[in-house]
Amino acid sequence: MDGHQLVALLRPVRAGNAFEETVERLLQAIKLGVVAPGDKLPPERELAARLGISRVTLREAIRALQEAGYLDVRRGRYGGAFVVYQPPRPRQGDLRRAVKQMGADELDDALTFRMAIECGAAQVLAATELTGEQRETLRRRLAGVNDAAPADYRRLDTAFHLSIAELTGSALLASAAADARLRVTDLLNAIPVLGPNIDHAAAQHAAMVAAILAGDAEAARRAVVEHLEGTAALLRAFLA
Amino acid sequence: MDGHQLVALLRPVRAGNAFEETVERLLQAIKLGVVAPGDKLPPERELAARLGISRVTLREAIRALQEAGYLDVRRGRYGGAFVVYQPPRPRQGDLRRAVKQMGADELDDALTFRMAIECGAAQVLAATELTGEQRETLRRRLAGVNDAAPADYRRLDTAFHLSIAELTGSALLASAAADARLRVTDLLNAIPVLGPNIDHAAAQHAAMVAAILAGDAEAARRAVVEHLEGTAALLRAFLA
DNA sequence: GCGGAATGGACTAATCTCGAACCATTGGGA
DNA sequence: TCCCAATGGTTCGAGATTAGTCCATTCCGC
Repeated sequence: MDGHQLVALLRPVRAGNAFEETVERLLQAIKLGVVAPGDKLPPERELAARLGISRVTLREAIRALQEAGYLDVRRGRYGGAFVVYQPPRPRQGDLRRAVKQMGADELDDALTFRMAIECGAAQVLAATELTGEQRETLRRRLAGVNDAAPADYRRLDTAFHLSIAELTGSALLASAAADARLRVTDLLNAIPVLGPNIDHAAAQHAAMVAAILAGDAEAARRAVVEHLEGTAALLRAFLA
Repeated sequence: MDGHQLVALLRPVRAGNAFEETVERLLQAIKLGVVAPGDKLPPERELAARLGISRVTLREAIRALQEAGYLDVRRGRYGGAFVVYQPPRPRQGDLRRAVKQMGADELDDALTFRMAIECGAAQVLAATELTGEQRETLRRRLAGVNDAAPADYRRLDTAFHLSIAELTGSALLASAAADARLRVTDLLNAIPVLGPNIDHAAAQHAAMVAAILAGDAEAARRAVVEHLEGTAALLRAFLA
């Protein structure tokens, strides 16, 4: 086997120290809207256990996010770490800046990864016998995006996309999809949420759901490709 | 967003301690054949840097693998940690044992994940304009599996599959593909390498390559599904 | 009001992990 | 033959991380 494949396996065992990784993870949960503004994170003890780190380290991370203005921590019963961050409405130039900061290689990597994961997930789901409940969840998530207020749009769009991977029942796939999404969150958050774009997206989302519910993997692939290509082209255009 | 999606994001920040994770990673590289028997690992200093851990921790992991009989460590110039492990020829009952040890849920998760990743990668690659060199690499890897001696079969099969993800140019995707593969390595290694199976696999591999080179994403998907479904069905049958 | 439960806050001792420096062995080339 | 470069082997002090324990605050229900 050639040397290149070493790169994929002998990559870093850990991305940084536990504190930094934890801050990053929590920030992702907040920016992705997995914990919406007003919600609170799970209790420290539970969260530390879930993240596999000590409470001390978790608290350091929470404090950093509190000082950065993402969280409001309250003591006592019914206390907790409440999300106070609202994604700012993107301003002119934000997107160009975000894309340039990321760099062409990293952007390509992220977009390719996302395309592969979402195509794969949609097809696997299309090829699965879905229960009534699963169909219902998918339809509900689709309706959620369509009914979203502008401020909630990205959050519900994320929820819709992640649901597809989640519904396959594979935790690994759900994880990978979340990973793929968060690598482009900052970019997506910098794209203004405009009427025509939303209408396009809504039609494409509907096509994805229809293909999945119909069990048509090929149609699912085409719908995902069309949906993601639009965004990808938009982002790549800012590299120039 | 519902509570389920928290699971994907608030998963453990680190899988265990650095030592354990490192042992695991090296063992994967060995079992996957990314470093073939007789090869040596990169020098400790370089390897530690690549894995993002200290040399001390790396050496502990190497010593553990040496004591377990996977590595032979030699000092001096042209020394290094040489792989001495040869995957044992599977015996009757190994497969059933391996499948049972894994458990149904984990097996499903791994197989679903693998299906999604490999489908996605093959399709993305099919949709890409390939350079002559890339085409050549793909053909060479295919030939590699077909010409493999039985003892080398799994290693070259792995190399072929990983190449597809690697050729997309996305490090994230290559990583995910390696991850998907290693979650089923132990199982694949327990399947006897028999003539008829190899012939089937060879035809399916050829179909995958043909579809990718032809730029036909739909055909690529079908070829991958057919190839992976066979193995998946075989493995699931042992759950009973 | 009071007590208790659920939460965040703080401290400590033990352990893990790191970076850096230095030692030991080997083999090729001057 | 001797030196040097490339490798593994060893040690140490500093800092990160952990598990465990106990304290402080808040608010619901009695």
